[in-house]
Amino acid sequence: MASRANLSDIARALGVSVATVSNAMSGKGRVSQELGRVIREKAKELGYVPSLAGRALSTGRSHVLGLVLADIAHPLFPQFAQAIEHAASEAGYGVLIGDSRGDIDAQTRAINRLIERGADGIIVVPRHGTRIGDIGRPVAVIDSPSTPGNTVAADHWNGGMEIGRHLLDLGHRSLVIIGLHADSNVQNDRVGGIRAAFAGIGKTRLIWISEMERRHGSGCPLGLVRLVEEGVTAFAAVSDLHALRAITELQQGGISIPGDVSVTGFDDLIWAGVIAPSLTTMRMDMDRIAAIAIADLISQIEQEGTDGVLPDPKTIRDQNSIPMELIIRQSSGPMLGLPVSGETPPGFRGSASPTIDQV
Amino acid sequence: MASRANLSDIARALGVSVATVSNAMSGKGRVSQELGRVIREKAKELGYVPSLAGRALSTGRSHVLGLVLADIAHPLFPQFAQAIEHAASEAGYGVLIGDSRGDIDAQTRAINRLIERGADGIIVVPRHGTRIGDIGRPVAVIDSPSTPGNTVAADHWNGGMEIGRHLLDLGHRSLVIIGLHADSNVQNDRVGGIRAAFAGIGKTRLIWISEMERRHGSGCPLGLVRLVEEGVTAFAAVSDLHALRAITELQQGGISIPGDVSVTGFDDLIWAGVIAPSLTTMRMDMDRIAAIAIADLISQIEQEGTDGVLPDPKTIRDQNSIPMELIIRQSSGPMLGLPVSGETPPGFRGSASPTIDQV
DNA sequence: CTGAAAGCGCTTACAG
DNA sequence: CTGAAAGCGCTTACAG
Repeated sequence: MASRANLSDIARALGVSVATVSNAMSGKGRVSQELGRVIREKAKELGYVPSLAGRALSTGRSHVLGLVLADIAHPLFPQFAQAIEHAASEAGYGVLIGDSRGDIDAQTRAINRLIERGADGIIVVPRHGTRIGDIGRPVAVIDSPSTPGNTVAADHWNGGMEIGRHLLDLGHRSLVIIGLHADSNVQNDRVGGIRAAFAGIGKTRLIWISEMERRHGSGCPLGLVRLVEEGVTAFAAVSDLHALRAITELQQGGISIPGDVSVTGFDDLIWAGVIAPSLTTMRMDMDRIAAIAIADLISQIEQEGTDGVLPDPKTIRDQNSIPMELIIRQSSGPMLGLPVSGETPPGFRGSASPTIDQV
Repeated sequence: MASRANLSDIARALGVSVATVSNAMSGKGRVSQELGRVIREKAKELGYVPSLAGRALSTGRSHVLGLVLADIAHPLFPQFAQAIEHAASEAGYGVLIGDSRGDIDAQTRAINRLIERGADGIIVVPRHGTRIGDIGRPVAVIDSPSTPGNTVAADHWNGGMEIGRHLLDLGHRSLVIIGLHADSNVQNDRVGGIRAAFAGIGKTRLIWISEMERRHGSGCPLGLVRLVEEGVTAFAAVSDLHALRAITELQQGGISIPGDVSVTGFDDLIWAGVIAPSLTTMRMDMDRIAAIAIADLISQIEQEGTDGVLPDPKTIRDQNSIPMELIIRQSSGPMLGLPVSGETPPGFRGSASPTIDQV
């Protein structure tokens, strides 16, 4: 087995034609059961691994998909990449990554580079405030159900609704919503859902972090302690990252969570279960989203050049709003007014205190 | 421009041979300056994009590299992926991702899948406690300089040394080091460096989180408040993730940072600059590490099958221990004993308190 | 059911 | 300096 065996090696070893071997391996052309078996056996014996390059050249399909996130450094990227890689791999596709380092028009360049590399289609998680135009190739967009041209996404609006209801159920009536970018579809949907839940029942205020930071510098305090003094009892952030920022700012200000106030996030990022108190959050069903995105993309790829009509986009979209899951952890608890700081409210669902032997 | 132009289209349009066009485009064969110019111009005019599949088939090189992290969900993955993608892309290579969802022997399977997909070489960031055997293809391993077979890595030991010195300079003499896995080369190097700094000057204790969690359940408290009561004034975690866990646990216990104790991390993960207090940490020079890993990999790929001798591995290794950078933020401050909780120590380098108009 | 042949787009010795 | 030809490994009508 000096160098890799190819179809000809198998054909020669068996005295048949490469066409027959090819048919036997692909299961396409009609080959007798018996011969098929013999061929596949020989292939295994020779350690045959098909050459993707050869196949790509003759079929015009690379069986590679491109994954583009405007900013690969986003903390959600690992979840996306893992789910997409898994779904693609199941379908026999590889995943090429593209990055634009957060630069807006580099997003388009990243997509083009992937296409030049031969990607059969592209999965895009677009940067907030951008839209993907026609790129001359199949695309699947994962953004928000409210985004025009969106292929599949979590139902961010209902996710917001659920987290809002959760806080209402705990008795909260004065809420501050924390977002980052006012031009993000995803964030606006989440905010919209939360507000809809509170409508007519409780009061909400909205903070956009990017606007505060534009005025006061990156990493500036959000002034949350002051808000608590004014009567706010809960904070709902549209991302665990901002929830974390809120929690630490409040804790540093001597406010107890969830004793004094509740804090919730979104996305179940890596630290949500690890911090103290652990973070109540909403999780996307990444595997399902990825599976649908990949399936959609592959069906586009396979219908390409065919006169077959694509399924009605609207139909797809309607069934492609994927429910989110509420994960209740310690950071949200029943509203108790403002107990003496440090006191643990009766409803507190924390773990037991550490004992010395744990250290 | 119905379908993409290829070499023959250019050749036909100009009445020359495809061989000449190929040579002109690659700059390899000697083609007259003038003809070269004309050909390249025509190529541009026709919107020629070379077919990677065709090239791959004839050269046997895909110009694609595989990137394997045992667990793609690791919070460092974005940094790695971004740096590797950038360096590879500069060198004309694409990056295919492989994942093993944290499963140990799936790591090998992920590597093999990438190779079957035609990757010319693989970059591996191995799971703690694993080693990469011969995979019959060029590999670059990014782990730790102390790992046998390591290609390039941050100088984790010196990074530990620096963070240790930083804490010593602040006056700390009683330190707890927080690690996750006792079988991780990276973590052991970091721990070793910190201990070396404290040797003969201060006292250190070591906690491995994975062992505590095995006994007390995932997400269990680390008992840090108790340690502070016993006189510990600083905590050095080998990852920002554990530093975050420590900070929130301490804050929840009413301990002020950096008023009462200092906390430091490693890796400058996404939240390090965002939490309150922001986190002092050590950052790897990912771009440099990625550039070296890619360069090493490509030189292996190009020398493959040549009688050319590879550079002495030891030589490579010696120059491939990349310094880390200390990033001092608010979570570490001068040792002041145990001031009244909530009091801000004089040396505190925090931002101003928020004013109401920030909200 | 099986095979001979052409072709996918490129590169690379080898002639001229 | 330029071109004709073979070949990389596969697939796909088309004959037989």
